[in-house]
Amino acid sequence: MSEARERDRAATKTRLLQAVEAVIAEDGFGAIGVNAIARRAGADKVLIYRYFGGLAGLLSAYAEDGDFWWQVDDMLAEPLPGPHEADGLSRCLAAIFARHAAFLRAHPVTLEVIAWEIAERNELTEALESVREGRSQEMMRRLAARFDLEVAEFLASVGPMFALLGAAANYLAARERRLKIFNGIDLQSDAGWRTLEQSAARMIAGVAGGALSTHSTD
Amino acid sequence: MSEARERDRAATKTRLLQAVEAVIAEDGFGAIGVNAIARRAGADKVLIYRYFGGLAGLLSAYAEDGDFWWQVDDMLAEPLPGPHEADGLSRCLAAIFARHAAFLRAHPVTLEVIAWEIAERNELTEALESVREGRSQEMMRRLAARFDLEVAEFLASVGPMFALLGAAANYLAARERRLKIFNGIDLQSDAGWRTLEQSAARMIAGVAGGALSTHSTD
DNA sequence: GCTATACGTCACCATACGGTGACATGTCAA
DNA sequence: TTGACATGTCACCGTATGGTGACGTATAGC
Repeated sequence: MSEARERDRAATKTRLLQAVEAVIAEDGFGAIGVNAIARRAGADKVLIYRYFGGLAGLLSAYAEDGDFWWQVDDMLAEPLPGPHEADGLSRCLAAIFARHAAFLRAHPVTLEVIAWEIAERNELTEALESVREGRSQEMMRRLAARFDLEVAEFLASVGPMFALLGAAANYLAARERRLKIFNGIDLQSDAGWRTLEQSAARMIAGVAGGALSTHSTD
Repeated sequence: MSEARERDRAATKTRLLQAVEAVIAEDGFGAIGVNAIARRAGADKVLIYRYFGGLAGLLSAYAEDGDFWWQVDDMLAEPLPGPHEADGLSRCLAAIFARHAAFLRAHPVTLEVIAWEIAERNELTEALESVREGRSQEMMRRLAARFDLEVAEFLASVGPMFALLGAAANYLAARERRLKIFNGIDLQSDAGWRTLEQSAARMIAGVAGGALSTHSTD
């Protein structure tokens, strides 16, 4: 006779939050819903309404304590090519692209959320979007400082490039879940991704070798 | 009293196929289903099963006569920088990227399907994937011929670059539906896209100015 | 004219969803 | 001890979905 579960609000809330993660990880964002989450948590769905005000509130809460996105420190962690090395800037940018791609491929829940963002806007996807936008901007500012370049100018040239390469990585990593070949590249193999990283590195070098590395006005 | 609709199988099939398009265009791929389509077509849903064997068959049929993707001829239409102009190859590749992006932004149903591909695999998305893969490969082969470059070598260097830039365009165009800013770029403005195209052009030029334009071994 | 078939309509099923009201029971304060 | 509140359980509602069987009725072939 259903064994009267322990009366512990905090623990139940935690179970619900963990259930969000579990459902996303195992069945994808399409499976998210009060019924599925409550079932997974072994709790009654009415508690989602009582404790979080509904599914939206639960997703918001999940978004707040989850870390779906890389930390700036991790992306800029040493060893990383610096301003005093040959082609330091372009090699540094290429390394960051590779780290970005590696992060995505290692975080399936993040990939699910990225896929979700494209299909729909909700509390979770909005939260991730704003976190990511903030981290990206901060990372670029710190990169500009690292290479002693003027921020506005750096943003103007590197920003669009990172937008393109970041978008490409997001797309390809999300598609890797279900698609093997994209434009002749094997997305589901490390070799395919190495090819992409090398190509990105060459494109970056072409730009950084030009306008960027000149230290411009100074 | 429900006015006994004309008995015309072919016309009904057409109405159902058009309803697929209408539902995708107006409510997105998430709204696709036998009920929604039948409702939109003004037909009974049982006819979807009778005439197409189910939703999957209907989507397959829709995929066959729909043209979701650009034609190679359109992407290579003149005027397009050629082998006898300065920086012909890199300007040509940049122009193709711009055309690709413009196509996407002008075809909302294609964007819906692209978004759909990321979330799910079905008859429709598989059909588009194979069409696109074929067209991309053919376009690259024809580009190699246009610039008198060896195909294998051309594919090895341009393929990954197009994979990255194409993926970026797909992602950003799909996100433009619901997201305004990505990495500081305004996706919902033509100015934002011009910025992206210029950045892509610079990255392409950096690569094409190196290994590519040397005509390599000949 | 008669009959078989094709076409379309309708009613219905089981299932799942989001959401709510009522109730039992444990805990803590007066 | 009594009463208020918090926690959890359960039954239920309306709605929507995918899917099927039964029923008309117009058309075509004999």
